[in-house]
Amino acid sequence: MHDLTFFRSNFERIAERLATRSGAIDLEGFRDLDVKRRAAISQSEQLKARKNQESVEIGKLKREGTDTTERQKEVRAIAEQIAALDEELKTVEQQFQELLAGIPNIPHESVPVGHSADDNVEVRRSGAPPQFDFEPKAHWDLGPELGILDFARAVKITGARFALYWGMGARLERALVNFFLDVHTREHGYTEVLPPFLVNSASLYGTGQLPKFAGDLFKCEGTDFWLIPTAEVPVTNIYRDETLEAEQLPIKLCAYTPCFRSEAGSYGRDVRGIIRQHQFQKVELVKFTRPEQSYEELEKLTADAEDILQRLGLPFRTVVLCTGDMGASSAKTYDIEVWLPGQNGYKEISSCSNFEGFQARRAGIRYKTGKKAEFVHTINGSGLAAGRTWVAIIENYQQKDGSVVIPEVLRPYMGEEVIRPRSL
RNA sequence: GGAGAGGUGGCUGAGUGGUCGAAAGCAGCGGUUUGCUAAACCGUCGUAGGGGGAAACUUCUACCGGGGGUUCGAAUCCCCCCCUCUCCGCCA
Repeated sequence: MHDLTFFRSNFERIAERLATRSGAIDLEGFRDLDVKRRAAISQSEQLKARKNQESVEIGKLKREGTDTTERQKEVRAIAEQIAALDEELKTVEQQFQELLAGIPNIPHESVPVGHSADDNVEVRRSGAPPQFDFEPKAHWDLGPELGILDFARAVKITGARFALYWGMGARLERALVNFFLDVHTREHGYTEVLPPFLVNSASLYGTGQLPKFAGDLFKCEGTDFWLIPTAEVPVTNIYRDETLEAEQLPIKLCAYTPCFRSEAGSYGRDVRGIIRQHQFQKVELVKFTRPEQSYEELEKLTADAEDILQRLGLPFRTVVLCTGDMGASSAKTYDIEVWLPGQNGYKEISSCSNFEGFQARRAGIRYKTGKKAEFVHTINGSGLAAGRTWVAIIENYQQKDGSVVIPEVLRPYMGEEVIRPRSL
């Protein structure tokens, strides 16, 4: 959500910058609606002022004992006029809000201009893809062979795009989550929180999933409870409608949660394995910062996520998304992509974004400097997605005999050095 | 889930149909005086939106948990919902 006043007064410049994003942005429509809306407000408010004035008069006259029947009739007529006007205004206002909410964030000046993922720019690379002296398998084969991943029964229990982890597979997921949380809380300075996994629609509106992306979410029937698509939602909303002290910032939080995504539009991609599931687990990093420190904190947050992959010895690269590939709320995004032998390519495992004040304005998260309250900048990214890290370990550390070697740093969490095949 | 009580400005807390955007106190901010880690006194002090103005500012509208309704007029009356507290039930 943009600041209306700023948006109006910098219309041309913003329009130019937004044109570098994908999708048509109806800026002219915005301008027309803005004019229409203001005219409607003005008209309605003038009538309201008259009505209020009349009502006060009637009160006075009544106390003096004068008959006010006629004047009451007049005011009632005004009230009816107002009701009709407000009905129109409501429609205009709604259109206006939808349009305003639909306008994406302004890309930071350091973001490369481009149309699609092909125009993203690689900024670093770590490690090299492993060389196998055998044909490496994908996790959807390895998992069942190792007896740690069961697709058939997950389908029976729930349906497609859910997974059942067994034995060392389940433990590996848990080990990863604990490892992530330990590193971030003990070494990177994040405070762990454990938020609700169900949120109300106000929270989803605050972080921008609603109203536009309701179709990507699961909702509990007959309630206003939604399953979270990412911990970003409950964690960012911790401070919704609050004013923080400047000295508190930056606030650095991390949270483990399962995530639930309907993702109706994504069918056809990543259909095999557990790359794209309706439920997955991850540890999320969230920061609330002052505006002047947000880009530095974005770099640090991205490095904190990369650090996990380095410790696990997984090859990855980091790309900065171009203007055409960024999410609507983001001003700058780094994607961290891990190497997956099963796909013979890099696959996104974390997306680290600076939203600047875009989310904070929607969610009403401010901070105080002296007397004035300003909006904070919000930053978040996965640190990391447990499911995809699981896949990366199974695929990158697979051996010729079908076993998987556990990376050193995970052994204390696993109590084993190797996962060996067993039947389910 | 059942019974009861309650939700008012940053906080505490008055206010049961008109002069209430809302008393009072505290905190905050500006100042005076005194002066040593403070007190007293005076003033000021909500948010959002529309109009006017270069700006300081000014004017109007809305907001007393949320949404409807009654009325010329609602913080105050009616209905629905949400939340908090106490007791009971049920459970992890």
